[in-house]
Amino acid sequence: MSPSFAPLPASVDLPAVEQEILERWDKRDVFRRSLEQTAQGEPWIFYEGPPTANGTPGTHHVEARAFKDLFPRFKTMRGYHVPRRAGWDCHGLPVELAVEKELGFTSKGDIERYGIAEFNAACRESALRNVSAFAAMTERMGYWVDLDEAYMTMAPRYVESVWWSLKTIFDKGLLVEDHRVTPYCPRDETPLSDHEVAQGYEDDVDPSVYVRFPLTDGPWAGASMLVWTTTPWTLPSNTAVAVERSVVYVRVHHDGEDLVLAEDLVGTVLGEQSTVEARLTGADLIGSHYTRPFDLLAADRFGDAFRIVHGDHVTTDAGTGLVHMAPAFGAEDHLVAKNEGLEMVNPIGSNGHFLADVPLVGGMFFKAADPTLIEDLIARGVMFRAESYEHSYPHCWRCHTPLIYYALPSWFIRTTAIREKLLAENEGTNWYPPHIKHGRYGAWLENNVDWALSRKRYWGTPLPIWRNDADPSEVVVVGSLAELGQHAGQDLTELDPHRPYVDDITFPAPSGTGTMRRVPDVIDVWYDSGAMPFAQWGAPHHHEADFEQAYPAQYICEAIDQTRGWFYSLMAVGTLVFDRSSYENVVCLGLLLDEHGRKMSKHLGNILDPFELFSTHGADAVRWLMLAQGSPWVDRRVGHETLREIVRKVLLTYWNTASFLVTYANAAGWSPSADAPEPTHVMDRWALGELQGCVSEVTAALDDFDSSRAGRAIVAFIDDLSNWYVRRSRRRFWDGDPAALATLHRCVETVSRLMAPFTPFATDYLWTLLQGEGGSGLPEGTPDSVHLAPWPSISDLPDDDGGLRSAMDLVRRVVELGRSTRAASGVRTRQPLSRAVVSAPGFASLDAELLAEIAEELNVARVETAGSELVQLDVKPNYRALGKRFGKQTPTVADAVKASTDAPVDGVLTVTVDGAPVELSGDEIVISETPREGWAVRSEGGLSVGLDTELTDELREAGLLRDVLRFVQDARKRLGFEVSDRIELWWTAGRADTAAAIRNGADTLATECLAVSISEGEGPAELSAQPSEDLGLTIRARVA
RNA sequence: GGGCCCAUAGCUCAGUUGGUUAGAGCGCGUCGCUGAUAACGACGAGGUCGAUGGUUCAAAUCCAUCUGGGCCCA
Repeated sequence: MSPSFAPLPASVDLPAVEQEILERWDKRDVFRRSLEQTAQGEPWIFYEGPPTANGTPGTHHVEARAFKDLFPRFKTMRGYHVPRRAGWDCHGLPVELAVEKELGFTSKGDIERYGIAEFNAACRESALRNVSAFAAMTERMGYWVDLDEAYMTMAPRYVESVWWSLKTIFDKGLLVEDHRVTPYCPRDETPLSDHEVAQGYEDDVDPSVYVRFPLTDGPWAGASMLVWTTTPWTLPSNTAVAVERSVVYVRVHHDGEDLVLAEDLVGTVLGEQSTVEARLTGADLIGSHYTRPFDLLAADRFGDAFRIVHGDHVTTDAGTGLVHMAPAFGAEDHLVAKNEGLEMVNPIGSNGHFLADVPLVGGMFFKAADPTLIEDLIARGVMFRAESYEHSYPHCWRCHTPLIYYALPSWFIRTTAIREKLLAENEGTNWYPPHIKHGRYGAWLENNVDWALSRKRYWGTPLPIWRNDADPSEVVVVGSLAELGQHAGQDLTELDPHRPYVDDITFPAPSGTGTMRRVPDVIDVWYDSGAMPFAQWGAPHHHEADFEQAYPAQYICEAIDQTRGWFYSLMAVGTLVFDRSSYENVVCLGLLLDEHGRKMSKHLGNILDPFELFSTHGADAVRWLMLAQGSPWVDRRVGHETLREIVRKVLLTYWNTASFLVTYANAAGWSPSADAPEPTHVMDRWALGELQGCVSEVTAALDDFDSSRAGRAIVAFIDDLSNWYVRRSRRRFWDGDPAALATLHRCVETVSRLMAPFTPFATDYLWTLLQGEGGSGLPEGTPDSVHLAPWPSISDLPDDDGGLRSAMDLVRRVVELGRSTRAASGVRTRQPLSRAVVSAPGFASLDAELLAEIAEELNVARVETAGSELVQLDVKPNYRALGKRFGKQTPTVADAVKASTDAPVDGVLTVTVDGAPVELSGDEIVISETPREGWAVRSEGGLSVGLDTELTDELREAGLLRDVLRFVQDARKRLGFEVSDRIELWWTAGRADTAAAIRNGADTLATECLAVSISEGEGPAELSAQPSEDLGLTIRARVA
């Protein structure tokens, strides 16, 4: 008969096991079957946020992917249907830049010369190349997601869906053309994305100037506003001065002139010696006119300008509270200008130089004009003060040229029009951690600005807008290639909807005159990913029903840097197109740091290669770190040391417990059966109670998306199981006790299912092995993978055995204290003692079985309740209870309790407080014991354990026998015997007491070390002699 | 400059609604235990719970300010 279980050595190569499991999943098609099996289940929809395929995967990608895998696996085991489709973000500047680097390009000119078709082909190739690296990482880490049907944002169907959605938005009147102030590199002549700007800040020394703006009318005509700016080059474009309505402004007399500025800033700007002559609020000043600092540009270009307006962005944190406005060069200025109907006057060309016809600074690079302008202001007496200061200013991250904020025509989605709707959708969204909802994300939504969609680039979804070259106001937005074909009068359904091919499609204007040509922009790559709920299906042109069924998602998960990225674009696109957000629950992860707490970056060279981590420690260990180590919401450190600890502490403890079970189950010929008897042994009942607690804790935690709480519960259980249940139950396993084997089997089997979503490899290996795979075989109807098994349910387990878990806690605390007592008394545990006495609340109610556990663990013959010979009663105050009753008097009462020398009578203690007797009872006092002298006693937290350390001859001999036994067991191990081998044993002893102990305890010795014979004498000479100097003993042994 | 988050032992992290001796693991030292374990147990060294102020009978916990770190944004 084959053993029930395949052999399971304690030592294991986890990465090798993972390879085996990967092959098995592939061969058995487990992922697909897990979806089929749940096909009738309630859908639980997950959306994969597409990683940008612009480089090789890093360890931080493993983090998000571990979470993307965990909850779908969990929900699948609970019977939900969780379709999972991979996706790849293929477009965008990151891809373009990677290709430019490969090709050695430095500017858009290089690309145009190379050819857009060729360049985009290279981008496509680059994206595909990196996709395969991501796919390999995805598979290796055990992230189950359908890679074969992955959506790609560059696929024609995907692009067509995006077009359709943009047309929908256009039809709602929310897609409009406008000017936008963007960060712009004047050397490369391109606008930059926010992401690029963020990595290009450099420290600069810039001017800091206070300029007089004399008021010509209004309440304070004649006085000069003090206006502060750090960009003198924008002063020729000055259009207005912004104030904040509610801020108090003052007119002060200073050095013979009248100046105007915010009251809060008088001290900072002018010092103490100035007299305030009048006060007004910003609202009173709005509408006043002033003389502008330069008239290098014709005044009529500005229209109704040079007046005071309101600006939300004005603060009194810095400057003067009077803000110079140059709408062509500042996003906020631009916004205010739009509301105020101010013109945008821009004297700077696209190359960053002042236009040649501008007096004084014509032809100068914008920043280089600062000194000239400052000099002129000083010469004309307009300058109040000129200083310089150091601050960080954005530079082009490629050529280090200072950026200019520059207004360019661009297409916008008017998200501000649906701001309230977005806020409402956010209210209905569950964020993990919750603070993101109204913090980082919500606060940002509140300040939503229109979505600048255009990119003056090449590799992206082309903006599907065709415009009449004869009449720019006539535009057609196209929702599909078929639609475009209809306009153009040809079949374009097979056209590649990318540049330059779509650029070539023109058609006569519907109005009759002119030709419709595509607006050359491509769109922001974030829009692509935000459109994935429908675009992954090609909906509505294809799979409309599939899309409907899978919208919105119940679950998405990314790292926190996606707050304004995908989390926003997904919610915004959904709300724009379908009037509702695309997701209900969103898990937002912290970032990964290296072992020293620094952010991982290629620049620092502290990137960890995920494949290397997988082959060194195993994907299970890396996943466990991501999912359960520390708080996923908070930044965390990743390093080899942590991973080694996880392997040892979590995975190997789990593995070895299973290995132990298999060893003894096979030795006993035991196999699991459905009709196992009800557990009766106290250890079994306890273990199953703990298991039940673990199942309910892990389930609740995962329902709440709290993987680390679930992980802690699992680790605690595994530790209890291995280091208490197994440790205390070893003898029953040696004896092949079916109840113990059944209990342990159940615990390991169940915890395997709980862990399966975390560590899918080791759990699958062990779970199927414990079902009989490789041994007696899987029973009919048993899934051939843990991932096809149902989630454990509490109702499958026996009821928590009333109070047993807390009773066992007490037992373990008593044992702990007993060991401590042993250590303090210097009597080692192997030496049996006659009795231990215990004093502890609740100890009296422990039943005999539990007392036996204590006795055995402490190696004493009896455990007794301590009387007054061991301890004296002590009364301590319980502050929590006293505080409720006595409030401010609490310390006084507490002192009275501590000072009390009386013992409580029937649990009631009477103390005198302020001359009056006060009765304390119940939980107001804590009765504890302190040990008396003369015993080996230790006390802690109200518990005391004492040991009777008197040694009789009998006890001494028993101790000696244990030493002999220990020595024989050691020898068995040295000689390489199997744990179940029966042996023949010969011995000679030079010490009389050792000899006596062996002679008197031969039966015990034989049973304990599985000896079929114990003979006094040298034994066969060919066997190696095993001597012990301490015991004066030499033995020989062989397998019987 | 703004918003948000974080700060507990050398390291990684727990710490429920505020309750008086702040815990665990790793690492280190000593001792012990071992018939699964790369284990396990006891003891020890190691903490002004980032700082200051406040609320309270009572603060690691609540509030304010500050410092340091991080992310996002200007």
